[in-house]
Amino acid sequence: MEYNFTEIEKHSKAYWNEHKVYKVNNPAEGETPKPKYYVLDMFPYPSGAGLHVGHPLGYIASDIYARYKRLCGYNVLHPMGFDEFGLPAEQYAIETGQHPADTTRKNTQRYKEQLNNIGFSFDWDREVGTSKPDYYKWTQWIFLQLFHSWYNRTTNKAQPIAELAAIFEKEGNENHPCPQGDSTQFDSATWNSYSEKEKRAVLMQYRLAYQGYAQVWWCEALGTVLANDEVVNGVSERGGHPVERKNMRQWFLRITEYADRLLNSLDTLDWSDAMKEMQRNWIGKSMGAIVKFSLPKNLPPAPPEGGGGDSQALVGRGNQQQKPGWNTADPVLFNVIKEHKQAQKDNPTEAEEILWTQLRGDKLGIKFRRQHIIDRFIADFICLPAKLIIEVDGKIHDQQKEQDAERTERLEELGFKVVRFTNDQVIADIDSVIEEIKKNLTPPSEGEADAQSTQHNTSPSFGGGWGEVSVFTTRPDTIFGVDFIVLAPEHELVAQITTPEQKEAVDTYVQYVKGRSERERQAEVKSVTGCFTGAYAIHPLNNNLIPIWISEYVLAGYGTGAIMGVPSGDERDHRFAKHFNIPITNIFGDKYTGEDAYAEKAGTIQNSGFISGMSIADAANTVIDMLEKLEQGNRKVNYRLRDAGFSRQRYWGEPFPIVYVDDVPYGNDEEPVKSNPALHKLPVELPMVEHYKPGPEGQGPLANIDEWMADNRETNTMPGYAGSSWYFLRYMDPHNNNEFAGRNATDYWKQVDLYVGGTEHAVGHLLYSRMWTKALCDLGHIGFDEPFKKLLNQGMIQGNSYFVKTFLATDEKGYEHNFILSFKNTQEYYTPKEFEHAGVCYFILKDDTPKSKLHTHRLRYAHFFVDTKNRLSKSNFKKSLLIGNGLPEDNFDEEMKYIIWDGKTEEGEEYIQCNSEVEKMSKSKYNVVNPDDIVTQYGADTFRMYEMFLGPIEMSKPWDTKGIEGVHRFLKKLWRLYADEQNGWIVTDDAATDAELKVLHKTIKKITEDMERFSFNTSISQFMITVNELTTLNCHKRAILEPLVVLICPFAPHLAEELWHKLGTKGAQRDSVVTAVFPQFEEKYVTENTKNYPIAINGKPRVEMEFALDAPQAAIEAAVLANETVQKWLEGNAPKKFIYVKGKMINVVI
RNA sequence: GCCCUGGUGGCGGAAUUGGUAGACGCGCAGGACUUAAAAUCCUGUUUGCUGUAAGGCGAGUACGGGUUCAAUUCCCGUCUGGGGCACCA
Repeated sequence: MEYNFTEIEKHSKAYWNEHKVYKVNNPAEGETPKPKYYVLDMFPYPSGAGLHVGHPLGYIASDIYARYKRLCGYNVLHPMGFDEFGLPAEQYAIETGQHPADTTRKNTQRYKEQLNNIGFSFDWDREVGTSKPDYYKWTQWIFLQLFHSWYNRTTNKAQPIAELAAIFEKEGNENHPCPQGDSTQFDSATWNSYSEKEKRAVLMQYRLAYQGYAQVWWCEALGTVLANDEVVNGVSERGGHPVERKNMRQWFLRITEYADRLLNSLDTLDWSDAMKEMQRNWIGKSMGAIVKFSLPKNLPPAPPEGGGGDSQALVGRGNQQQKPGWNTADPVLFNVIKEHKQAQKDNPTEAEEILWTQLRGDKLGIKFRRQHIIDRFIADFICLPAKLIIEVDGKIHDQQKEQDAERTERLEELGFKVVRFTNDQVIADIDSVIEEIKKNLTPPSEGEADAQSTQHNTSPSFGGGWGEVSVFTTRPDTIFGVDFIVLAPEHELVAQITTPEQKEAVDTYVQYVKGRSERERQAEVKSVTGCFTGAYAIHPLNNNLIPIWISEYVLAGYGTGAIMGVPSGDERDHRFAKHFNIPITNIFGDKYTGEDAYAEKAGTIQNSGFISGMSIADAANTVIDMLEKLEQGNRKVNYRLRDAGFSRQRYWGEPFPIVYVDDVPYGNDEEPVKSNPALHKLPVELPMVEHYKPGPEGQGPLANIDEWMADNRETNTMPGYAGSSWYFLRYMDPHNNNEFAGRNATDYWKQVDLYVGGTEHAVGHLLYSRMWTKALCDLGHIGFDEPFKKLLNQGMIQGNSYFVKTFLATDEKGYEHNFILSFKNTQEYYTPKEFEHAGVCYFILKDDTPKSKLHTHRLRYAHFFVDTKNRLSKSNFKKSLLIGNGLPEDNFDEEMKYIIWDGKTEEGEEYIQCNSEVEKMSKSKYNVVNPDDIVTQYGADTFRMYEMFLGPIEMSKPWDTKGIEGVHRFLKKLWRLYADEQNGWIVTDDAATDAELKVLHKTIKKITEDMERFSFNTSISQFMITVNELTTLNCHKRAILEPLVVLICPFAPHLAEELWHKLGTKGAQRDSVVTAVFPQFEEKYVTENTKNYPIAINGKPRVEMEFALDAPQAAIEAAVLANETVQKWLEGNAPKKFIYVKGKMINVVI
């Protein structure tokens, strides 16, 4: 009776199926629930290529753990399903005309078969498939919940949008500014005056799933929009096609509102640091400040030719020299006045307060400031863009009419219009005062946001409007080191501020940037380009003139699309200043050498007005406080994270449950759509289409369906990550027709306790799932807000790719043949020696053969074996060598080149030398190892154990079929403890000896510990040791071997099941080993009372001595020192020190 | 460039809290059984020197320093593989 794995695995699988041993039940009502454990794998996308040996690595690990937890008494949920929507199936459909649903069904079927071969404990009754209508019905439903919600920053959670509308009715949006930029403000009266369409346009800017116009990655070749993480190095991740920016109306998820929560709750998760760090980087929180630089209405005269080169006179630092007549404040008096100014601002009169409430926050559609210094005066209120000053005079001004007149005159000289009101006027009749002010305002510039526009925040929102430029900085402490301002070339201010003299140069530069593909821009990241606009801005703290440049190194999409250039403190700015000869202000004293920027955040700030001498942290805070007082800036947190694009112009995805009425999108569960039963229904089923080509104007294929268009349905579909963002919830209650998952089920199973998958989803799937979970939690649909408690990342199993070199040559008859190059020793090239028509043996090159004629061919892994020296030899390689020729995958078999090698080479040489490389397994590299083949040859148990034995689960490692023999031998050896060829079943009921029990319990201890830290490779080592020891002890006792079956069951379930039943008492049926109880470790079997101590001299082990563990140290010391070897080393001297670590070792220092 | 991870025999890897470095397996070499092969079993296998041998002495966990009775493990510096991000202000 030898180990016949084929039969055994057939039996065990049949038993599992028949008895449905992997069925998992939710607790019934009234039942006291068992403790639960949820083990989940990242479900696969069923591609046409099938599974290779790399895929199951994580599944095996999770299966082992799931089985272990079950043996420990948990109710374990361990489901599997398929992520079925996605681009590859659609691409395949376009190429072959087959419906994606058909190919998906076929692929899924094949995946299931392959998975079942390996013997996983999945409960297939809970299988989900994201493309099944009864699944995506709930994907659509969740989308609607997001669509009907907004993020309340006060309560810090998602709430129904209806609640927001109610708030607007009462108080406008003062307390809930628009998350897409703070430009739009309205009060309740204004809100109530809006039409339905206008209201919905405003609400759209708050929804968690919203529509906006945005620059998105458009891939012409694929005819679709791609997500940020689907674009790699400027080309599409799949196919490597070029991509470009395009403005389209798109759906988005407002994941940015969750940025802080996504960041903070990372701390509560048991994920690897690398994984958390990736998410942190992706969210990219940076704390800093917005700084506003005013733009003077009357621009200073353009400096002479040479751009900023001559700007030194204007921006000279030390003496603060300035040209008269344009600035808002007298530089000499500034510091004196500003104290008064602040005092006045802090203590406004009643009238000032009243007026300010009417002017603040762009209420008149244009920005006003109060207590702003102009020349040597403090204007009560000022609108810089309109050059309008409003003065509110108290009684006191009656006595100083003269001064007032002089003041007015001076201000008018500077180009301001001055309007005066008395306190009484303002208090008595504010409305007419406002009317009067309005009359005096020159019309504001265009570019003001209006309520209709749905500006998405990936396009730059340049706060503050006209009259100033806002920059974001994380280093407000360096503000006195600002030597220039740089705008992104796409910045909307560029056109307005560019001087006539610079217009041509700027236009040329902007065109140049536009014409550069993303790829080019990334390729030469370090090159410095840019152009001076001719314009200057006013430094908010010292009123210096700062030249404004544009450059592509400033990104439109981040911050405000503008930066303050501090060359002494930032490398990029330094490069820029050097390149364009912009004078550099040193604010770091000796730390800045002039050679490189001093970018470290240590030391004190120098040469910086009132913050000189402060530490960087203090300076930053002081500057921000000052800017806030002056209303020239504010503290600001910025995130790199952008809202997630949620539209795809594709067919094979979830249709949106959205219908347009008068071009306004409505959820199909709200009026006026709801009343139409045909449109109201969920799911919105994916209709059949005639072809999968994009619709008109870049729309999805759904736009080609007349009926679909007639119903005014949304033509986009959802992206691949929609279905995978919540599938872990559906497993909990997969057949629920009334809810995505019942609250009973989600309250019981809660979070996934262990999630196993690759690192490639670090910022995509894992981030979106977290957001969906948080949103569903906020809205009260589930009771937890993080989906995956512990994350285990399995490494990749790589393939060995082998190459041979061939040479295409023509024979005497004019036929072309591929010749294999034969290398003897090193790469010597010879002339052809032998030739055979059918293909060839080998071909040896002359020295002068052009290298371009050499071809490198990948060898098809499955068809040969090489030895350790990468030699393909005659004995392990029969007749034909199949060589892939870099042909497209699907044509591979037809056009494959056969090269026949008969083993004849130069004298004595019996092999072909191959080159090899370790790389990712993929069909196109011909290095794929199919698990089915391994299972056929060695059995699933061997396969499972070998994958685990390769090394730590999270490490990547190359597949090496040779090593599998060792694990297979081990299982055979294990089997021989139970049965052998001569005697058949040999298990006895004899009592176990102490030595045998010790082996068992040592094993239990080790396996339990290893299991808890997912160290499966060392578990298997332990099993090998155990079996070796039991073999040596000639142990065939049930008392030892039965617990051993349970121990190894998670790893080798087929074998364990078979042995378990054979061990059962004759005739009596017993339950599956899957439901057995994990053996308990008992200390008493392994306790030793002596220890064989290594005795080290000066740390070097020299000899071993055995002592009782409870022996007193003095006795041990005496015995050790008396030892012959120790005596020899002591050379008669007394030891300096004697170190005794109980149970560990002894060290004698001499 | 920044962040995260690694670097141990011919190979995959082990050493869990600072305590006998190289467990376990592969490969390789030699041997047993066999007409032969497969299968199975046994022995050896980090390295240098030394010894007939048992053994002895030394070096050694990428490299150079340090802390310690004791370092693969902790600290500092350098080199290097892998992964992620990348003009993010």
